[in-house]
Amino acid sequence: MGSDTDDERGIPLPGGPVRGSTTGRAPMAALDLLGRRWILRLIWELSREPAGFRALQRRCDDMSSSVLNTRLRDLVEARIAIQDPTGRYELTPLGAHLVEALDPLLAWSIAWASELEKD
Amino acid sequence: MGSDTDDERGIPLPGGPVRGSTTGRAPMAALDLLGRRWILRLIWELSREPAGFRALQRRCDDMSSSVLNTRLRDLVEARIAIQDPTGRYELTPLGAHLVEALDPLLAWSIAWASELEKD
DNA sequence: TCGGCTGCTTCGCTTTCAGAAGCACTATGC
DNA sequence: GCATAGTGCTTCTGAAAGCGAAGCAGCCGA
Repeated sequence: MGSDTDDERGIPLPGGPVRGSTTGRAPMAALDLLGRRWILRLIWELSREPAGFRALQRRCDDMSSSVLNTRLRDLVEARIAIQDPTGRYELTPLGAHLVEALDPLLAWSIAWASELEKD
Repeated sequence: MGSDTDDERGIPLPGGPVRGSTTGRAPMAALDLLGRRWILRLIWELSREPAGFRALQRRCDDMSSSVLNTRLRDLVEARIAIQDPTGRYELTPLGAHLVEALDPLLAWSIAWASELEKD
């Protein structure tokens, strides 16, 4: 998957600068990370309210616990989420920033839905 | 893939139970669609320049042709992309709108990359 | 006619996901 | 004490998704 000479199958860090600066590479890495199953949904749910493992699983349509576990590791490794002392997961400032960047996308989805319903 | 009817196994259309409240379901459907592998990357590449099947495959890190095929069907079914008479794929106005909504996300990725490089 | 391009499909193999079950721990009630 | 129920998280096996080499038919310039 993507470019990884990193340790063990972690997040797609923008490693080797290709074709200039990180400006070209970072979007690829972000698109790869955010394209993983449940990741966007998970971020969205965390932005609505921090939650623990099982509560989060319930809110995500009862997604698989094994995948939830790896996705939470992904988010923590990517510094988008973090665990507070009680074990609850919440967004970092970086994660909150991402959610703001995600807002236009969710706004678009409304227009998209009404466009598709024209049949 | 049986592309006979709408939501057999195709796009996560917000064909919800309640017609009026697409406001809640649309983001979920969008997050599901956009969370599929290569979809975000594919949209991004198409926004940079329309392309045919093989050119698109090359630009997407030589992704699998079988997956490319199904993803292109997804995009066309979701009215995000369309094929011109010569066979090249390009974004619809709806797709172009999506790319605009994607812009803050790509901007965020730059900040994300520099944050991760602080190690 | 000949390559070399194109869009696209098929088919085995590998990776990822799904979902039930279970483990260790903690807080509560009896 | 002991059970019960909640938590975070792991482990397992079968199913689904992805991968990628190969191949097919059509087009186009040489």
